[in-house]
Amino acid sequence: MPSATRSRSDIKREAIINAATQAFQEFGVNGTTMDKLAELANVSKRTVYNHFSTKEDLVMYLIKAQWQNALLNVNVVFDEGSSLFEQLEAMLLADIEFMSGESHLELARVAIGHFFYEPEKLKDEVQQLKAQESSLHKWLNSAKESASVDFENVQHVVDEIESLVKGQCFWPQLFKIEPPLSRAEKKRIAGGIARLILCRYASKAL
Amino acid sequence: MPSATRSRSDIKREAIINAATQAFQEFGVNGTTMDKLAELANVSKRTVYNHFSTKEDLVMYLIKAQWQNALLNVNVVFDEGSSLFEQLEAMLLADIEFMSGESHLELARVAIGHFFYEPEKLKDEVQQLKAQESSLHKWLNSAKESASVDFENVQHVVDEIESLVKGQCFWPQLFKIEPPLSRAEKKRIAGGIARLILCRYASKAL
DNA sequence: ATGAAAGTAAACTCTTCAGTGTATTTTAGT
DNA sequence: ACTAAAATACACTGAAGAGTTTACTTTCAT
Repeated sequence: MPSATRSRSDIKREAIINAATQAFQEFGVNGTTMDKLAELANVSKRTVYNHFSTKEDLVMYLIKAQWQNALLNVNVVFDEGSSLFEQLEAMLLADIEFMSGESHLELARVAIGHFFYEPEKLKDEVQQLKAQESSLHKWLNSAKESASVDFENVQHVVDEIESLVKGQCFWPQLFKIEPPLSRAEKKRIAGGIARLILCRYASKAL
Repeated sequence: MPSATRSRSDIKREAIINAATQAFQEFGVNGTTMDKLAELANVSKRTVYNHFSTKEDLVMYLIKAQWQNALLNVNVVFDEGSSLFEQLEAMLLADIEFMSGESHLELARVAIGHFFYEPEKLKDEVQQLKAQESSLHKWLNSAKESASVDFENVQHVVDEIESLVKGQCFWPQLFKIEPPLSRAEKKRIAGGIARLILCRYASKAL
């Protein structure tokens, strides 16, 4: 980022975006007035409107921008060499790291808060997150082809795994019902899920 | 319900409650004005305010009332006689039936929509749902005592089970991302979870 | 140094909505 | 029929908040 080329306009814009990101997370979109936002950004209200012509524009911009940021993602491949357990555990840990990361949680909060009563739009946005799942998909299929695991329907296994991850690392944190996870808890959960899944689906006992 | 003893006032009150329940689910609390609500209930706005002195009162009344209704609940006990799998599957099915029931989903939608940016209050409300989990708790502990299953930490097992249930039978339906579950799907999911859990924790193979 | 692009302050419009006041009518028990 | 409780219609208040207007100032590239 060539900070030398950042005009005053760019600086103001960034201040708006930062303030909006924080405020929307903390108070929600409806709980953040444009006046408050301008004040938080140390910018005049008019300037906010010069950059984003409506509040809705600003909200959508933030959501899209954060998706982009979130979707630079891992793509693991099945490796006959190393142990099933280690591979699965590592993938799960990466998934957990992503799902329970503050930036992902914040994004999810804004998106869910904004789309809660517009399930159609929410549905569209959620499709984009499925990228994460497809790498699990591929790995499970490869593992099945090499006869390391066995199951009838990949999608069901993926659903089970994603439920286990989200139920312990996403939903409770999203609603701030549980505190952020420590590194150790994440590892315990990843290991627990890997064992659970492999006990059930691995061809040979662990 | 002795309909003979229902005064006009009671009828109006009920109409308000029904309309509010529906409208809050469909449009959210913020998306439902008191004028709209009065119209939907075929009642004057003033009458709404005669029964509930503020909008907040009405919202809280509905949420509490629905909790009451939801909490008439099963309490299974561990039975050395019948098979572990059958017992667990039956409990899970009951849990799923409850979690994915329309009335529970609707309640959850209103509560989450209302408390989304007030995590403290949400936390309090959510405690009440834990009653459901404690029967699982008890069952697992009894099963452990009789040496049928083994695990280190009950809470972790309960978390895993609840994640599996909610991830497949609650969250997707809550956000209307997935359609309601058929009876057959519920059974498949209950069976799937029971197998997964017992493969991992049962002392003897299934 | 100058002028165009951007920012600023503050008052203003317009709409929405929670909640009230009031005068009138409906209902049901006696 | 009489009365009291409840419902109604509807006009009103007051607050909040999105977006605009205007007159003025700052910044910075040439």
